Amino acid sequence: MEEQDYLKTYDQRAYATPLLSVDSVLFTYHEQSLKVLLVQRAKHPDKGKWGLPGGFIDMQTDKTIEDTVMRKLEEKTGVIPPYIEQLATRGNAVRDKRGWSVTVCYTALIAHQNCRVNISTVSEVEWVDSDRLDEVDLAFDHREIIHIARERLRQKALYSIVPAYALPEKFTLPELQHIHELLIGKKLQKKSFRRRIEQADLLHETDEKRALGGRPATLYTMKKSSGSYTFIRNLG
Amino acid sequence: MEEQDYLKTYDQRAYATPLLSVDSVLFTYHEQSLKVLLVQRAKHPDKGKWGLPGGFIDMQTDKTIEDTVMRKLEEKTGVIPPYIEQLATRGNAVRDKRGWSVTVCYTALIAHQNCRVNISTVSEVEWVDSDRLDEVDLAFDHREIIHIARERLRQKALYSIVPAYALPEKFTLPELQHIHELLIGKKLQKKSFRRRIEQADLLHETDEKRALGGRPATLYTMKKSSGSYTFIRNLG
DNA sequence: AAGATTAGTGTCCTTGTGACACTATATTTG
DNA sequence: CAAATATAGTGTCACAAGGACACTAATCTT
Repeated sequence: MEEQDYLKTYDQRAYATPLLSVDSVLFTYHEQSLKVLLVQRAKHPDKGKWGLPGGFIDMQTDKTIEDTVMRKLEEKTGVIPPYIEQLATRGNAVRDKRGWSVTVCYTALIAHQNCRVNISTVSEVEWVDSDRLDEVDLAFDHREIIHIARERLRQKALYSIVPAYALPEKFTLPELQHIHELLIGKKLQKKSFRRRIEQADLLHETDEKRALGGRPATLYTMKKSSGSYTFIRNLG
Repeated sequence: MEEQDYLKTYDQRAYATPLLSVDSVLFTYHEQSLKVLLVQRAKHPDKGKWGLPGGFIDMQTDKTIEDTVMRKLEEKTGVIPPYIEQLATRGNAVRDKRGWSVTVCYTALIAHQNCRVNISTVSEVEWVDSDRLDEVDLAFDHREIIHIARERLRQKALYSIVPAYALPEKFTLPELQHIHELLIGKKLQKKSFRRRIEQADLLHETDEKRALGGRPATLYTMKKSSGSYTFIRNLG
């Protein structure tokens, strides 16, 4: 059993391997604006600066990279976001003071109300308005990562309804249109937007309506099977 | 200097980290079909099976992950492909017998004539027809990775001219249309295809023509700045 | 009750693109 | 050498997607 012998004597440490972590850019929609979840770093390097929720793979408990991502996000928000998608992997010799490091980055979306961040008195986790990231001292290359995530989400807003995962289970079309407008960076035509949504046939119209000083808007929910974890499982 | 102390005493080995490698799905167009570069594995695990060109990061010589990708591809083909793009990162506890492993995957395109694979007598590197991969014994999860790469390239064929990087510097529109048809899996309307190309304004018409038993086709080249390494640098 | 405010629709017009017949320029063949 | 064949490339119609924008609808405010 040549192979068996090989497995026995193999020493993983023989290969010098870069530090490997995961990071998530978790977006939500709250108070008319797009927000990103940031965590104040408790340890070196970049202690005190703000960074993305993430961490190292625990090879004992995690069976896939996505397990790590979900575990880390649950630690910060109390729940596993309904939308998680791999964004990109960045790695080089200089992004971390400690030397060569690699991070596998994810984009995630969640309804603001579903997070425990509000309730928790933990001051080291905070939703930051995505237009005010300039004012925040960010660790490592996290500013770039957030920028790439936002750009990718902008593309999604053009031809999908993925941004709906940043809204509560029931939401109105004007709400959905607004988050799309925030992402794309310009006003959209009501009629065109609604035509697209209708054609996609991914939303389910409920009987309920919600009013805010005018004609009440119909509430919609996402139809089942229109996404969530299917994609992430494919990449596991 | 608290931080300095920290850096001094820091031991990277304190974090148990998965085995980390890169893999590339290198496509080309040759003899009317789409081909993928495969390498016969000389070592365990999966010795003797065919796999994607790739390997481990050399933290001494490589400054970014893309350095590793380019180095590994150059070892096999003699040149650095003109198109390289990050595809996805896969990692879990079971894809490699040795235990937890992570691979950062790339899609690359190159003109067949520009490779040294033909000339070299090295039998362990081979272009395999992408429709005949079923007949090949592939290592690890490389069959899945190739499938994901092909699917991504299919998407690109719908709205870009990225597949042109699998052709020689000068190529004809019927050639480009054919590789798009291979990728998409169905015949395209000549007129529609040419309209799209013209509107994109990414090709430069040369004076030369090439005939193969009918009216000669005009040769085109890609306009500068229409891609190549810009993207990969962004992700470095 | 009238105006303001927000939600949603009707309709025209432009643009992108599939379908397909047409023209153009080469090679092959009788 | 002329006609047939093969490949490249264009003209044009029809239909579908989407922008613009004025309209109707249903609530709240004063």
